[in-house]
Amino acid sequence: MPLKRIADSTVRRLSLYLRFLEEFENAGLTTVSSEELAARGGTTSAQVRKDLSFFGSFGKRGLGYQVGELTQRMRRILGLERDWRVVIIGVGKIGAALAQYEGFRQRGFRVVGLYDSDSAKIGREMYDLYVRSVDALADDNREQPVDIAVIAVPAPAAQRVVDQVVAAGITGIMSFAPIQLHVPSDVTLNTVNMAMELERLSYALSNRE
Amino acid sequence: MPLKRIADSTVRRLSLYLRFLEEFENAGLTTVSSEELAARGGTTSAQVRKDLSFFGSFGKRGLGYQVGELTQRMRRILGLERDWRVVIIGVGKIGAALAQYEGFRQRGFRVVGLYDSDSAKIGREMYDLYVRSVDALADDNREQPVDIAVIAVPAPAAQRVVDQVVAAGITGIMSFAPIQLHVPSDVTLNTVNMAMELERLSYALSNRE
DNA sequence: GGGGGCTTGTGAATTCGTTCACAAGATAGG
DNA sequence: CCTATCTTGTGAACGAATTCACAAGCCCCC
Repeated sequence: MPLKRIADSTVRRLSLYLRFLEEFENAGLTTVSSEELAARGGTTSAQVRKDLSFFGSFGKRGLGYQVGELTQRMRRILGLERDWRVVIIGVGKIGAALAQYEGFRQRGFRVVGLYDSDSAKIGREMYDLYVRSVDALADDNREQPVDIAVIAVPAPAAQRVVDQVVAAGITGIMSFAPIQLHVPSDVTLNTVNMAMELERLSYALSNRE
Repeated sequence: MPLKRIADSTVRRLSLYLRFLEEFENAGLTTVSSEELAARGGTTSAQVRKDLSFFGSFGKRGLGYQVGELTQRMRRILGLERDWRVVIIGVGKIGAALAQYEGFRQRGFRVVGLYDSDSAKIGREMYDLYVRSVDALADDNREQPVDIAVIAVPAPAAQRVVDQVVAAGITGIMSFAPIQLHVPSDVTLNTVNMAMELERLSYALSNRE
């Protein structure tokens, strides 16, 4: 649908707009203006309109946007109309927290597998799933392909695990390892680097007048 | 130190560079070029040099940078030469995972308090700390000021908790709640929005050819 | 000690993202 | 049906961030 490449910042804002729209929908509102969306998201109405304009024109001049319709459109644009099959690799503290994370399920991210390399954990049942060996990933994926692998292993193991994930044929990766990972260009990688976020905060706190 | 406002993207990269520098240091290397740093970080050498140039000139032409010295400088720039006193608010799954997160301690972020509003949790000992009521925050902060509050409560409670944190006089906030929070301009807020990150991945997966 | 080979630091050029500003379309009311 | 009012959608202007390109400096070796 989008004619040119969409900026990362735009996609992030779309995600915000969607959240607000859902709130508006729950509140029973039927119509919303770019100005109202902007106020909630801490941005400007022009920004909202420009963001939406990359994907089409969804509003009515003089009136605004239909909440229900726009919500639907946002969901489709963000790829949230389908379910995504997710496996979590590394069931330490972060992995365990993610496995139980409600936000996953709510947005259609189905956790269908847990993997670890620690033999003490392999075979154990956690959250209705059996933890399996990372070595089984390729075979498992052949039988029942998964869309996304969540990497929640310690930094030193992360690149190796990612290589296994890629070799298994999984092409979507969400990493929580605090390092820079390298993947082939046909694999989509999104990293949440907590260490980086902490340091960003530390920088900001150190440099305010 | 920095003459003009530094872009967010630059600070993020500095954080990456620091990680590489530490690796190089551990590997016993004494010298590194912008080209080598760039290769690791998936960027360009010009970008590396430009990033560093905002803060001074740390290299030697023809030679590169002294690993030890540059590491030191990066630490100072990012505000990592001191310790930060951190409290975690909300000891559910995410809060608990964070409380044990090694990356915190490693970078000088000392978890000195745990808070929750659930009376079943208040008073319990977790990870060498007693969970306290959020209502005690203001008094506690007066006695022993903290630098950073980590928000790990459910979305509907987050803004209320943030208001309490602000009222208590804490001016650094790291939030993991998947909503847009509003704080006064003298408070520094950094949000890690997992829902947004998931949707970003979902978007990327849906829109590749 | 002079030349060759590297690598930095930085203005200039370019690309990318945001903001401005306004015509176009929609509604409502007289 | 015409006017007043509102809000969208979008080129154009602006500003920010990245990339280019090269002079300046440093080291090594002959």
